[in-house]
Amino acid sequence: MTGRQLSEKPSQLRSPLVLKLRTMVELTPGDVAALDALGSVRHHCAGGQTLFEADKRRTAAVLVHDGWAFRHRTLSDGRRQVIDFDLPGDLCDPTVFVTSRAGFSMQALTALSYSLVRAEEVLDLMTRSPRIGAAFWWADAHQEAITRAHLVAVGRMSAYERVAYLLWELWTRLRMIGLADGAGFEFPAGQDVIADAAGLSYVHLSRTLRRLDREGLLRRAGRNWRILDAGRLHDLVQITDGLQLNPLARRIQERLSR
Amino acid sequence: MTGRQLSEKPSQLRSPLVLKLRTMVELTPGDVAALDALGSVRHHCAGGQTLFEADKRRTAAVLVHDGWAFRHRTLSDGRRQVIDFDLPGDLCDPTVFVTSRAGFSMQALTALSYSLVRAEEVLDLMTRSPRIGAAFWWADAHQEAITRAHLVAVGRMSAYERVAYLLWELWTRLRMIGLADGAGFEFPAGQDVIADAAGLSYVHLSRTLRRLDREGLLRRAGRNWRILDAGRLHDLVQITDGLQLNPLARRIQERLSR
DNA sequence: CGGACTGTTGATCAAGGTCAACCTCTGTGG
DNA sequence: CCACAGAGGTTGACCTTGATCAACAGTCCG
Repeated sequence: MTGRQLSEKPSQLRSPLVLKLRTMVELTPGDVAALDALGSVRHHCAGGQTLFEADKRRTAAVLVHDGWAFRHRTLSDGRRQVIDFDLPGDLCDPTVFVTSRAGFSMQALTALSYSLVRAEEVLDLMTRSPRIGAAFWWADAHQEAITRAHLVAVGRMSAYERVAYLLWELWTRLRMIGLADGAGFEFPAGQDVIADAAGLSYVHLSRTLRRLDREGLLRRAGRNWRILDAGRLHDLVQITDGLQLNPLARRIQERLSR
Repeated sequence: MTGRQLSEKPSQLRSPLVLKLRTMVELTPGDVAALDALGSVRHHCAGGQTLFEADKRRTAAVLVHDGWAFRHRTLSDGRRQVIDFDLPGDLCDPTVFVTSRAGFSMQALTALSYSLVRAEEVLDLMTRSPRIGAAFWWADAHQEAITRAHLVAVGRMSAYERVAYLLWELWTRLRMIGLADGAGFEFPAGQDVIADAAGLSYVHLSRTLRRLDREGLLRRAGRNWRILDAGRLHDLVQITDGLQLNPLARRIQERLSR
């Protein structure tokens, strides 16, 4: 599971989007070329930069190539909920193709390399290849599953479980794109951002992290996080299924190829 | 905004799904016929019935024609988070078309009339008409926006604001499908279910509702809820944008019709 | 009239928030 | 090389929100 796709063709540089979509649907060379074209114009920005803001009109989605970003919603009095973190290969947010305004803001966490993808480009692709259409829909569904699990964690789990859940989620997603191994991962967010993702104050987040450390589940050193006891962490987290990538059934793939 | 589509063709019975998708994309008679066919076989079940369970394999989504349902995730010790309520016209959950297991359970709240829609049917439709594909994607995006807003409410709002948000959301959605007017709506859920949606205990939910009543925002009598002060309620809620239906831009619709 | 179900209220308790001090780093300029 | 500043993280003391436990009230049945 860990970075299998990366080692598949080590000599050939593939965009993280292709790597990701390929985990669920067989892509033809033509599909791959079309997807590569989506990311041909690369933009860069510094960490902390805002990529777009909630309620503003938008016509393009952001395709992340390299670096971290996060999406959040901030209330008028400053309370902020981080909706999720965006990793290389994530298309944020595809819903721009079907709605005209963002429901949230997006901000770079680290220096970022990204492309802007216009709605027309993706809808043209969909028209030409329903297989690519399904792949995008699938990516969107995966995103939705993550948000749903996040809602359950924030709504019904204790601070301890919730933080464990959040880190488990990131670890799993990073392993899927080959950016983490079984030992741990790099996570370049400050505790204020993590707290806003968990729906906690940063003070209580700090205490919770110390407790996870004290009890031997995970350890943080700077931006490096290591998983000390994956088994107990998994038990704590409970909902891990929504994070799995399920390839499209062959039956359906064949139908889409006709 | 209130039930405009319903009064448009009062003599002709249209499925709630068609009414809903039509608000965002111009549907041809052929599209409408194809969508009607999706709901041709009707099933019925009693309130309280479980329609499907989390982690179980599924190949069909549930299209609600009449009645209420809700989707939830229950942890091993019984803590339950209601993810959202399903109303007539909702396709729950379309992600079954792209993932093989449900990430949550679905349960009827009232007696329910519904159809089962297999993945193949919708993917065939998508292949034949990218316009219908976009419409489904859009419906999914709308669902996602609701879940995101729910996450913000549960993560960062007080109990008072959160309950106000939840009721505002339902009121808005019901008005969109012509099942509520400016005065209020029918909501057939007990306080235990509402509490699990808000991420509160039912005791605290009861207190919160009494306070909303005492302060003149809304009043409940049995299953009938009336909005007493929509303005103040709206101020309290803050995030209302994610709930709006944005029709697909004409530009994009034209491209999809070719 | 009794029982089940749903909602309300009061009393008490715990999880987590808030405020404030302090502690490391790390980078910077004298 | 040291002094200092600033950012990010940690800890303690105290307070608030909402959970828990328990009793009771209304309603809808039989």
